[in-house]
Amino acid sequence: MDYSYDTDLEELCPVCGDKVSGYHYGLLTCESCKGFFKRTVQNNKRYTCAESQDCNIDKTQRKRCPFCRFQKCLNVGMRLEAVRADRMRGGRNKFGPMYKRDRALKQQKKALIRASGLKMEATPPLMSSPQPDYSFSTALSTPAPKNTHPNIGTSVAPTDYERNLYASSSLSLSIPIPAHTPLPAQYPAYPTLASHAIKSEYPDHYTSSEHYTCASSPESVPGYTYVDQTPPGLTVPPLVLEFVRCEQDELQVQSKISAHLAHLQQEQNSRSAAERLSTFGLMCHIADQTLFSIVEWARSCIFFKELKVILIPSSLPLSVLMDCFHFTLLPEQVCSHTHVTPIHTPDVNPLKTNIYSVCLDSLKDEVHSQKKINKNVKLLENQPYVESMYEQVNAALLEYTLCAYPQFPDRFSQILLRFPELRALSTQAEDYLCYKHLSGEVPCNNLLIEMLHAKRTCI
DNA sequence: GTAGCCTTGATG
DNA sequence: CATCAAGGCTAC
Repeated sequence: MDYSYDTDLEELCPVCGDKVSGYHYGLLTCESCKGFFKRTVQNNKRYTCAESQDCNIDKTQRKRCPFCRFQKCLNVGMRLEAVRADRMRGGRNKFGPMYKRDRALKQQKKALIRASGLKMEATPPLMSSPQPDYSFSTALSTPAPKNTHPNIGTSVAPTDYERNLYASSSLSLSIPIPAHTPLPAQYPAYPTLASHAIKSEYPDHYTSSEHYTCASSPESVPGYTYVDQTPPGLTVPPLVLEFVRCEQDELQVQSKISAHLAHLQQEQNSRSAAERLSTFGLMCHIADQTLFSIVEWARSCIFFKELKVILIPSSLPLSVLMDCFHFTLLPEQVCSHTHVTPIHTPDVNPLKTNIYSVCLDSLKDEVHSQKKINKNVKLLENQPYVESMYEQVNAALLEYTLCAYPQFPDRFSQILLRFPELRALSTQAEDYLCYKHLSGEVPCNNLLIEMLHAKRTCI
């Protein structure tokens, strides 16, 4: 492993790539983008782009196009509401706890990687290497072909705008809904969302709404305990490190969830009463974003990179898992609107369980689905690879749980035991979605439905 | 207008 | 009292 973890972890401004000077307006940015964002919002500046509104923003070119720079600021998750209307100096705002949490997560990630870096020099990782050799190190050294766009089995694709705005927003609905039981017809979605929203610190120049929705209201994060230091003697399997590396930046994900909800709210407000989407329709939009997010994640995941075709139908349980994860981070007001109970698992590190569960389950499903699909479609070339990867992920999880939780020797099996429940949950969600689709309640061009259709025709 | 440095003040 | 993320100042 010749990764330079230090350089990988060194924070760069998500807008221009310059050196980060601290948390500013919602996330880690450089001093110049902080100043630029502040000037723009405070002075209500309006820019125009001389090109096609997709200028590259980097350290050397950031001055060229303020329009695209500001757009990028918003897209990466900088918060308008963190700019103060009264220009009051000093003090703290509502984002303080969010920054603290993000710092803790980053520190934990760093500690994990650093500790394993030291260990790996001394002891080579334990890896199964079946024939042919699809072991992790091989996968790492083989760059994925550029055209590994997932085959989503549908022509539905997000617009560039949507893709840019919500590329990694990961919010969907993990609803323990009894099959074929419709939600209450007039469940109030947005009016109450707005009532829970935090008040902007700045008057709204950029949206028509008076409030901003803060999906990640920092005060209401369920209590986890963070492990700031890696337990002594912990050997982190390289696979786990790779998953940690490809995890999306949590703060940015949260910011995008917030932006996505605000966007939906704005759209909803601008609709006439007749055109207004039902709660379920809104949920479908949010769920679509989760799917796109999963696709993005899969494309960056070492295993899926090697697969020419990614079976998105297998992402349904994945979606449920990701939602479980994200709803543990979301404030209660969002959960209450989606009939989801936040999951409180203070003894479980969400980062690790998320990584493991998602990877394992999706790979397991991949094996399962491919076995079925291979009856009809010739995808045999991937089969040994997928099975090998599945075994490796399993082995890594086992190794990790034994080292990280020696006091809970059955942790591995406990995690595996969760899968049937999750699968059952996703099946219920599928059935419910079908039912809603048949009763004409799913919005047009919904990716979830396209996916379900693809799944049911090929299996 | 930009961006580096300075001042401020709530928070723990 | 230290921290640090707000806004302010100012040379360029």
